[in-house]
Amino acid sequence: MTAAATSGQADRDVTPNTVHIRTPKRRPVVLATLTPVTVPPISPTAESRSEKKERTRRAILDAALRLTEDTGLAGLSLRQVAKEVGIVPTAFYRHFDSIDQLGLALVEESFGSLRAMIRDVRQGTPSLGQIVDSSVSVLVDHVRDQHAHFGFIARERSGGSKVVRDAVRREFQLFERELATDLARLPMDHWSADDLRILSNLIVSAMITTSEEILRADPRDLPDIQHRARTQLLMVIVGALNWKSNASG
Amino acid sequence: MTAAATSGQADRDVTPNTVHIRTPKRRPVVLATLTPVTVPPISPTAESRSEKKERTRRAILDAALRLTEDTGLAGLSLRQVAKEVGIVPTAFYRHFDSIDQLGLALVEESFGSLRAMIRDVRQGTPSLGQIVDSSVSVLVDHVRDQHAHFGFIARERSGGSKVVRDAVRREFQLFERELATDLARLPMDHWSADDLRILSNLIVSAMITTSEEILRADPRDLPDIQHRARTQLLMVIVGALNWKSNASG
DNA sequence: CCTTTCAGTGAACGTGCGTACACTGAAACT
DNA sequence: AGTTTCAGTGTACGCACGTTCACTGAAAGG
Repeated sequence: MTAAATSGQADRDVTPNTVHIRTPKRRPVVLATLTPVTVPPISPTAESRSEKKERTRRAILDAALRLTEDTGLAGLSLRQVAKEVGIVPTAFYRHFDSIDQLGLALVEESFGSLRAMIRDVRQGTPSLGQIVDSSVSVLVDHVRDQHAHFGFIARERSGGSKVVRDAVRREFQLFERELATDLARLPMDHWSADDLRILSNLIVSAMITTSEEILRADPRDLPDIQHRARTQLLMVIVGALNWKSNASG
Repeated sequence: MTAAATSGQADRDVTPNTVHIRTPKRRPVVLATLTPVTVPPISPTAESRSEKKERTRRAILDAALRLTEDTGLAGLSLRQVAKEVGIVPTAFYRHFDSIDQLGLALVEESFGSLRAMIRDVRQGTPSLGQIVDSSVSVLVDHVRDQHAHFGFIARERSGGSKVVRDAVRREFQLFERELATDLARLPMDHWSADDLRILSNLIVSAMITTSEEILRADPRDLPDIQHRARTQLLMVIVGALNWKSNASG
């Protein structure tokens, strides 16, 4: 895909062929502003300057997310993004200082998705078996649903830019720590903080690999993957319980 | 038409400043060739044409391995590699059709390192606890030792080029399958092939994450990582044993 | 000895890249 | 109403890239 007919000439960069977000010719219909100043004219049709800027910013983020799917952030160029969004290359700088900064914004956003997933898992935590089941199915659903974000994380985790890579790493460590405190609430008698971290690190590892598999899997293989993830999670938990009681009674 | 030299100097690419591998002025001293033909003149100083080609090939592979450390294969250019090796860009094509082909060669080579590691682990397999200990310490040693290869795998596993990514994936699947047959030899009573695959998949996941951590870790954190890996591996194995006997005794 | 092979050369090409700079025109502010 | 702000424009630059092509000169081989 993404052919876009690169016509020769010189440095043209013409024909955005995607949505142009220039001002619509519609005039803003201000209803009845008794208060004369400082109140932004709220109206259904018009768009304030900052709203429009925000909209362009979003468009850039979305375009980047789409384009990195093929090449990774390393192979993403400012000009590509600009063309996809329908702005001139230099206008990019109105929103981000560099591609790296764009990457950091995407890291933040992507881990937002991940945190939303965790919130779903936390909703009521009955038996241990049910936790495992619901965790895995929530994981599968979210990864499919937010595949752009999860794919981005998977790619940039070991990707080209050091700043972005480090940002992803930091987020995962944070996440691992949160999981450890969650695990502490389960009935595991008197685990040390260290051991909890080790366990949650293992679980996060398995979760990452599972996510990567879900991302590239054919939809009809999903039940298999789900079954596997469920089994693995059980193995780990059961193992943790038994190992602990065996090793240090 | 349209010559239009962009600017004075234009396309220079001069000063390789690294080792030039042009022929040394030394003449090959052929000792006493009674057999007149087809036997390559073996002599300590001279280098046959194919030997020299092989040497350049190696230099290219090494240069690529070094350069991808910063940018990943995606950010690696033919010209960079050529400059690093000390040849002209076009000479690259004498050895590889494209950067992708170079990538595939590196995948093969890197998994060679991994297989060598496995061979080390297999050397005598006493008790289960010892297997875990030696496996982990061998892993840590090999990853530090062959960090270029392991780093390459880690990076390109989710990296830019689809061909390379798929090649890495295939190698890991192969590896996972081998581990499953290895596990079958351990005293785990009557596991199904499916369950063995699930278990080995989990172990490989943990191993990958551990390797990635070793790669970027400060050397003085290695004992911690080793301890963690050891604990995790034990958790998984103990868990697998107990889970199996519990679930489908 | 003469011919063929082929790793490496060197100039040239067209392209896409990041970035600088001066600009425009509508929204926002006073 | 007059001024300032600022998202987006358009041109131009120098640079690195992949790839082409005709070449060179030493090794290989008859």
